[in-house]
Amino acid sequence: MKKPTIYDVAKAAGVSIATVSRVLNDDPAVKPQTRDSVLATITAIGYRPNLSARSTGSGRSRWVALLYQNPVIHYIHPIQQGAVERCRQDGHLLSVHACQHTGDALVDEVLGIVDQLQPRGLVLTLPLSISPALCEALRARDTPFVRIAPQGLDDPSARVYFDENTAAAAMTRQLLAAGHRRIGFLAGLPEGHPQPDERRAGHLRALAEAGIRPNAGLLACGSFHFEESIEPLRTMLGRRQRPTAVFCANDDMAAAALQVAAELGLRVPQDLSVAGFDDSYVARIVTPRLTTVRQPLHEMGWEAVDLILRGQAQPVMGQQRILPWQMVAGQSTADAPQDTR
Amino acid sequence: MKKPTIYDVAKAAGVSIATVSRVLNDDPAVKPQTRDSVLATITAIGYRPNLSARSTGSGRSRWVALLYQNPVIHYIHPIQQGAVERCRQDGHLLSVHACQHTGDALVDEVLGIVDQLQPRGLVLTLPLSISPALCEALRARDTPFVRIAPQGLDDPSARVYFDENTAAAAMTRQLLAAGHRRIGFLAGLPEGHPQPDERRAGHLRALAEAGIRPNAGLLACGSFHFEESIEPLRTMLGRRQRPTAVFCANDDMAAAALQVAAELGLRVPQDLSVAGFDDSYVARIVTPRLTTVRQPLHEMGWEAVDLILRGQAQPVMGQQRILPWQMVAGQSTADAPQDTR
DNA sequence: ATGAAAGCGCTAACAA
DNA sequence: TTGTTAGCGCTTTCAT
Repeated sequence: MKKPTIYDVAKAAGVSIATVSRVLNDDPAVKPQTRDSVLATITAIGYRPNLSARSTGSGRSRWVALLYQNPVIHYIHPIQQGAVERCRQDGHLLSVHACQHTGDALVDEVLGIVDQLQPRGLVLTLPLSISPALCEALRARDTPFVRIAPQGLDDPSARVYFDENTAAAAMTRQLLAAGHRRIGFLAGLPEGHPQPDERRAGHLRALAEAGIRPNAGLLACGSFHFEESIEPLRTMLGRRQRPTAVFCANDDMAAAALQVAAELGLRVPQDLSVAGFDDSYVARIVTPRLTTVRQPLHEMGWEAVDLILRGQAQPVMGQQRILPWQMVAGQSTADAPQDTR
Repeated sequence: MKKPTIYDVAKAAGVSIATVSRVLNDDPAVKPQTRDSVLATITAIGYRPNLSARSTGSGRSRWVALLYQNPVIHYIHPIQQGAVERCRQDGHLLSVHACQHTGDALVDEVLGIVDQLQPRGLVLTLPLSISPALCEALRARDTPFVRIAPQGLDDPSARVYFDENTAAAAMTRQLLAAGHRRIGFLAGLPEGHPQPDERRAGHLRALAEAGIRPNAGLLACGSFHFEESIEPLRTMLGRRQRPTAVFCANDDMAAAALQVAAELGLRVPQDLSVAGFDDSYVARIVTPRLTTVRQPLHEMGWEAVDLILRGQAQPVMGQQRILPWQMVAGQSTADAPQDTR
């Protein structure tokens, strides 16, 4: 038998298709009795409205698009999970897009998604979320979007983030309190990146508070990726005056630090403390478990979609939501070795 | 200005909307000149066809749905990535669904997705892909689907998989060749699970070939999850006659073995060899890197969508694709300690 | 509170 | 090779 349509429901319930449509859309104007009767026949004949038809008919879709690029899997997946869950609450669906291009081609790619899909809104994850050109283009199209991003771009678009600067400073202060004085920092963004690096800034701020001048040999960049962090860490940890602690701007890079430490015969945390950032899955499965900062990724995905579905992600007047972070104690950090104090 | 429609293109190009539609759908019946002219005006006015309208108009959508449940992130993400990429090649979009229910409710949930979205096909990942009830229901609906699953279910639906049994046997043989005789095995599926556990079967087969009887104390289950593996591993590795090697049915559980080994003061691989399975991201970022078996997850996602888009995923006559696997050498395995041989 | 009917943007016979 | 026109399944005025 064919899939039932709204006509089948109407006929079976003895009402017009308009009434069925009203029930489907929770129109308060329908009499409770009618509603119940329609609802009953809907389940009875197993009717389920066709999404595409609803979209074309109403001019607005029930899609939310999640965009990412070159993803660090532990970053993107929890966000996606939170987004899917929030979508479901409102009967929306999530469409995921792995963007490939950069620059103008990226803008074009994203606008293509917008025009074809006509989603209720877009969730932009890093690094897409800090692209001024992209945000500009979406604003010009008047498309709702939420940026999951720490930096401001000083614009009125909706944003979900947490205070990375303060969180990073807290971690560095904790290492300082444990007696560490030579603390290496492995940044995610390369120095001179157009966007400010809040994690790095927080770290440096805490150092400055303690009266410690940054040492160029103790700063490196791993681009947030495990593999790319190996070499910079070999260099940093191989120095004669090596740091007694390394603070990595995400957990994947901290995992790399554990590997390099083992390679160099350094025990963690006795000889070297390693701190991560994000409290991703990685932090829990490496040995020793990482001391890190919990970034609420799942909630961020949830909140981002929430903003969209509540209509609070208008590009010219977007709301901002700031979420809490939290220190997570692992076994990868300890007091600095006595002789280095 | 409003988003241009097919009418705007037709008017600007001086043709009918039917012709524009034909160009959009690569109808070979259009004269090359006309096609070019239409294409030119399409880019000129920045027209992009509305997906929903195309779906309602044609009765078939341009969606592929990826279903998962309680996902092991490193398993699901590469599959999703491969699926997204294959979708894009044919102008399709991927919709992801985190299923929540089980039993009848699950079937209902999935049929809801099918009816609403009307996707070209579904990609079912583990553990959904081994649910007879679900496959049965989809077959009844005549919905194309591809199962990413090792087991046969002895049915005619499309499937993408690799030979887990042989791969697992190869890993065990390799451990045997290194002199190990007491080899622990941490299974993903609990004993007595309705579906056959190919990895476990392969391991036992290799043991039998070597004339070794399975030892109940050396078999445990971690349900493919890191956390759930900790306790069973503590028990297994804490025995007086502990194994000299553990083979875990996925990398996440092998990471747990590394943690438990450290906890018990066992050096890996000197005191204990640890082998994983999947060659997921986890295998590369733990210390030491895992010896494991490469499961081509990305390709599996790609192939699954390929089957759908080529129309080779009909539930009553689905094609099967078997992909190659490969041993991956890490630093987590070594020869058995001399005194145990 | 409900129904009739005109869209929504596109596809697909059927003609020409 | 192209245009005309009737759908697709739903939403949404506008009446009643």
